[in-house]
Amino acid sequence: MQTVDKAVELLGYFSERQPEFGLSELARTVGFDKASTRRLLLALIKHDYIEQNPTTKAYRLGIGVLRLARVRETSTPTEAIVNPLLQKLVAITGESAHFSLLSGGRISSVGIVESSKSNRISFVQGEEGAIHATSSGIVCLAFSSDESINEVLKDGLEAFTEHTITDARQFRKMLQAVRNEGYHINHELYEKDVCSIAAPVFNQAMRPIGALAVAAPTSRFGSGAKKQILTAVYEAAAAASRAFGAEIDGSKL
Amino acid sequence: MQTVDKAVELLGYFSERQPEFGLSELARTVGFDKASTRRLLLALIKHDYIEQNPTTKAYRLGIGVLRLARVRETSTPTEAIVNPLLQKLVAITGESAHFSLLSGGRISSVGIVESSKSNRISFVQGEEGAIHATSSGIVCLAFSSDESINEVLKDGLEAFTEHTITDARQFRKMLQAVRNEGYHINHELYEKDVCSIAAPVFNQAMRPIGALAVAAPTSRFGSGAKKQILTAVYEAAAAASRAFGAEIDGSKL
DNA sequence: AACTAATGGTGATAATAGTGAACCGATATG
DNA sequence: CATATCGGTTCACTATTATCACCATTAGTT
Repeated sequence: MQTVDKAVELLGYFSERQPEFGLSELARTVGFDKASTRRLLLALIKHDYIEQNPTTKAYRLGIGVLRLARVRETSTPTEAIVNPLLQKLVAITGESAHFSLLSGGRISSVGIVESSKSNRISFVQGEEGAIHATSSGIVCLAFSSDESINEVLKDGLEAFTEHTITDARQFRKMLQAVRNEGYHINHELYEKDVCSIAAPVFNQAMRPIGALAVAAPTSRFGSGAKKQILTAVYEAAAAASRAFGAEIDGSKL
Repeated sequence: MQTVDKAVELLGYFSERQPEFGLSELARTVGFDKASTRRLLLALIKHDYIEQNPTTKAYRLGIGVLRLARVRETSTPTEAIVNPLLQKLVAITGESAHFSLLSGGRISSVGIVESSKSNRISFVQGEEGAIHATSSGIVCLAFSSDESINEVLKDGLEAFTEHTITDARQFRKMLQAVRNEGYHINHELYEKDVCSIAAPVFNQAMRPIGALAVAAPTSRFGSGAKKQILTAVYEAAAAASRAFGAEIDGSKL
């Protein structure tokens, strides 16, 4: 089923940042041969999971994916579970909250509720973040398999700010801490003046499917606010996990 | 890439009506060997497009599909295009309107705006309809390839009401009429006392990706209402097609 | 309790599939 | 007008996948 792996890996490369690819471009980024890439694309096009712009020849995700999402959402609602939790997080903390999915070694936010404050952290729907520098990515990774962790490490840890952890040993140590504590507090690892707290959301199989997080400007991230956010995020994530069928023991806090 | 075809075909069997499958059950319905089915599922699970309920062992669509839909929706909005048109249709006609997707030989509604009248036609999000008996299915099929048409015909045309067209020749004739006129008026072909009018929505490649439709009880489906609905649906569908990049000539009406 | 018929899942060989370098025509870019 | 890209295709070479028989387990029946 390695062919399926490849097809599915292909789909994973389409993102908010790059929703369209030329054939050669896609083959290059994915690392497959042009001929193979084309064949995979044709197979996906046949089923409407990819479509091609007839004028630019560029490939992008097709309408088929909408049907899948609808079916999934109708049978096992995710937005319906997550959105109220996000609303509540914003109400309690006054800061922007978001839900990110871990899928195919990528982390991308799929639910966002923004703070009403004028100086707030804004996210873009579907935007991907560096898995090793965002609190959402870090908590997911901490509870993922060793392979997933090695996968991230092998490409090196890109520095986004002066605080980004780029040393593999130090990074593993941090993951261990996250595993023990069940959350992560991010102090400007990804972006200057942005702090965030995230806790993992598990599914029925106790795999981390994503994370709930609240982000705030550093200026509003005092120890009092931090505690409040931490408690709120942790409880929301536990509630989400329970809603997804995971069996979460009492608070670790 | 026949393996990819199979994997993708598998995904197509998950629906609103049946969102979960046991292994044997799925292998039977799809027509693959149990071992093959399992391997395909494993490949899809690896990438989060399928997940398994650890207690019941049942397979269902995974969270991965949500990411794809988000990416697609952010880069090439569909809901954002279709919803206002549906709202407008309801405002003009006073009846329920919906947008259905044609994907993998199935027709399923992905956008619904209901009439405010108490006696209205209600749809379920993601529900599939018979492609040969719903106006949405018929208009899509009319502009689809011969293979698609033959695919539908080869399984026979199930009768849902006394008006359902079950004769293949008669059905082809109807499709030809739809091709000429650009719409279809459905008089209780699918459900007693329910009439509807649908027009196809095309994408940039001029393939029918779905249909916009308005449905009403037969009692409110007089010739005056019919004309009004037809015009509104036809124009809305043309607008949608244009928004998707299709080049639609002036009104055929 | 023994029997039957499902279920989910697996492993080894027979049968079939996918891969990729080279190539084509077309369109830019210098 | 030479070079380099693009999207797309071909065919000799090579890998993968299908199938069937089988196992362990569960549920219902006699």
